[in-house]
Amino acid sequence: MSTVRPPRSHVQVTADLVILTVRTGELHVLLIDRGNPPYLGQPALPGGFVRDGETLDQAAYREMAEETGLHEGEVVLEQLRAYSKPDRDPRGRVITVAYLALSPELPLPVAGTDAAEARWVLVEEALATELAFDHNEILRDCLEAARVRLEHTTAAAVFCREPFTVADLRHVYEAVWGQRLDPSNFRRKVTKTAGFIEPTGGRRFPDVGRPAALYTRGSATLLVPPLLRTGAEEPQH
Amino acid sequence: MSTVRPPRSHVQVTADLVILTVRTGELHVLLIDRGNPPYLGQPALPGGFVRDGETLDQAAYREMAEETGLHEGEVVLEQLRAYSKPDRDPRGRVITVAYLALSPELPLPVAGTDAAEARWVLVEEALATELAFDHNEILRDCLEAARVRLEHTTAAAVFCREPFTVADLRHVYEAVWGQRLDPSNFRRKVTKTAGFIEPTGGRRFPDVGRPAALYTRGSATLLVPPLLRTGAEEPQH
DNA sequence: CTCCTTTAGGTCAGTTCGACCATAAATGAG
DNA sequence: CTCATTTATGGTCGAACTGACCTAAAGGAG
Repeated sequence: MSTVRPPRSHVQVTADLVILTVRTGELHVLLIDRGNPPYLGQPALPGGFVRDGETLDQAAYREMAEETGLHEGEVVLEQLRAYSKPDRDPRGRVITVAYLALSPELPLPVAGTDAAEARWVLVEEALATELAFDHNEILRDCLEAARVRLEHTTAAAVFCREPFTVADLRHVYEAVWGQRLDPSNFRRKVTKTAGFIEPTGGRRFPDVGRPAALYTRGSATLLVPPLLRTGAEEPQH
Repeated sequence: MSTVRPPRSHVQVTADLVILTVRTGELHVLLIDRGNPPYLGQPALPGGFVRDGETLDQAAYREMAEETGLHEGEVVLEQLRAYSKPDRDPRGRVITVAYLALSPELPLPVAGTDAAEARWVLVEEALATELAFDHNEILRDCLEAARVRLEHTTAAAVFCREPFTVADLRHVYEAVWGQRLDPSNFRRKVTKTAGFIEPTGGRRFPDVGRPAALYTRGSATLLVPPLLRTGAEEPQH
């Protein structure tokens, strides 16, 4: 009865970036203020359109460099999933692929071409803000993915600028999970997991308290058995 | 200074399906023989183009119904990741999103519109075959994802038609992981994990050996602590 | 020197797991 | 009927890991 329409639909594809870091013990995400319509001036995740001849990974790294001044090698991006609701972008049919990055505390990013400004925002605050497109949903999903990643991999160490102390590493877990961890049990876990952290022999002398031994990231990437959140301890208010 | 070319590139997006099942104790994947160029007649994963107004999930379920006769509700599809190499499809710029499904042994799928034939193929055999596009890579990734899923979720139970025995469930793990498991320890794990399997009270009388109690799937979806592959035991040759 | 803070390390009970053994419940052969 | 075979079910034992908790070490401030 009806004419058979070509089933193919031309869409545009973007890569959006969720770049997380820990600053002053709290989890931050890198946001930009949109420099173009739609959502002009509204906060959003950095990202942009995939170009011809580019893979999604390449597009993600290019956008990261353009909009934040961070380069491949400084930060590792990992693909998470695609978001495809037909009306998620008022410009038309745009499917986005979200990328997650865990980054050490880096120099403040610089404003780029597509972005009026890039800045670190408290994750808690970003989630309470109305972000452009479906970026609130993307941020929520990436945050949960990051929490799971910390359970099963040694990824938390990339949040730390080397050399770091066991307490530095613990603060990362506490910031991402939003809960306090027992310092003693945490130490036992990370020091007895082969390849998680390697001692440098040096020490750091804080303003107060006993000096702490310094470590660098080890070669291990998987954490078996995992380091699980128990939900037992409450976040410090 | 220079004209700013629109950085946007129009691409086509497909959803490709990796539908796994266990038949006669061995892991199979659903393949089609391509009914259209390119790769005409060559085996491939089922899948197709996303249409206007459709999410990726909707496209995946629609393609599954069209090409295999399996419907939403019978099988649960889950998005895995996107594949975006610029030259992965000779027709032009096509990005695909892979979907993974674990299915109980279902009636042989019927031939559909886009596919000359859909059939179950041994995973081992499929991986040794040259599949269309980058489907070998997609299948490998999905297979590893399925193995991880069995470790951390109760997903293995959806491979079993209800009611099933503990041995049925164990055979699923053995097929997907390619290794033998200790029947006694496996039973202890699955029966003591609340909500994994629920006894029906019935029993199944095999040709030989003691009858086995029958179970249905429980309500739990996560497996904590996980059921880990140890790599200890070899697959039966 | 004494207090305070933070790191470092130890104890102890409870849980889980792998390896292994023992028993139960069915069938079929002699 | 008896026994061997097969598979299901259940128990034991020690190793490993964890959470809760405790103690000591190493620095600075007063």
